[in-house]
Amino acid sequence: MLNFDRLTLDESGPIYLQILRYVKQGIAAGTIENGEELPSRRVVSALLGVNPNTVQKAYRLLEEEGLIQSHTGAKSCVVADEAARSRVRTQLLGQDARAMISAMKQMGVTREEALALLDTLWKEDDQA
Amino acid sequence: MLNFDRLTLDESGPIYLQILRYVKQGIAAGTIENGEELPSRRVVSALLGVNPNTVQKAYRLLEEEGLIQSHTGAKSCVVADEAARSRVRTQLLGQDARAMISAMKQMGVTREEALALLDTLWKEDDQA
DNA sequence: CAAACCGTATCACTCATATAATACACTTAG
DNA sequence: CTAAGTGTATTATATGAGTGATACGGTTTG
Repeated sequence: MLNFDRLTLDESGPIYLQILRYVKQGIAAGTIENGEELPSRRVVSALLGVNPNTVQKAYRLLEEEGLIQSHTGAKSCVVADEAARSRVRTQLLGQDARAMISAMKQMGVTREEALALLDTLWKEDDQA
Repeated sequence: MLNFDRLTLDESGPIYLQILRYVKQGIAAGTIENGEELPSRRVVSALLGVNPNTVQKAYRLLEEEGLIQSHTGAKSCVVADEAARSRVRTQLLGQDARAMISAMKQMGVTREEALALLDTLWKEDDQA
């Protein structure tokens, strides 16, 4: 069953989007098996200390993207085949990277500086 | 006088934060001179098609960070010395980069893959 | 079967964001 | 000097995000 222990909420944006992103990252990373069950809305809401409606909103969006399936009364489960997995991975990777590239270019950062900065911060993060 | 022509609003977050970031990026890039005047709240609001109060909120936050100065009746102006410029630059660069690194690591991306991806997307962006 | 759990839905409330319409005092330009 | 422009402030309204409480029907499990 999918695990939410590694999800820590912050103030970067709506909670339901953070939950949505967490599940997507799990799918993209391959740590979530196809057909794997998700913990119920109530369980997740209690674990994260948020309202069940907020979790429901994230789950509903996941279902609208075709990444999970829900049946009234039974637990929801993931339905992410290899194509969906690849699609989500590309979507998430490009999303952040393009935002960062846009910001860097606007600040006059060169490609070489950007690569060096990413390399430095990546290694710093490894040690932390 | 500071120019807002290159600021295009999107749905990524609050408008006042997008204005705040635009000015900060200008300061970090060095395209904004020390002592340079800012267009009035009313002018910017008309240009962007938003409410004057929204622009005022961004300007107020900039003043609280010590990046601009305002005097009743006269235009506000930038007061960003080299130290402030460096501080803002580091703040903005680290902000986006660390978010991307965190997301990538959670998806099982290696440092080499990350550097290659950034290099590829950067060049793609150059052509677009 | 029956209790517990689950997905789903609704209503009311708070808070932040953004808009709209003014108003007042000060500075600057004609 | 006068008028236009500016910073600042207030009040009201609308919307989305999030919470809280509750309810109903279907599924799972003991």
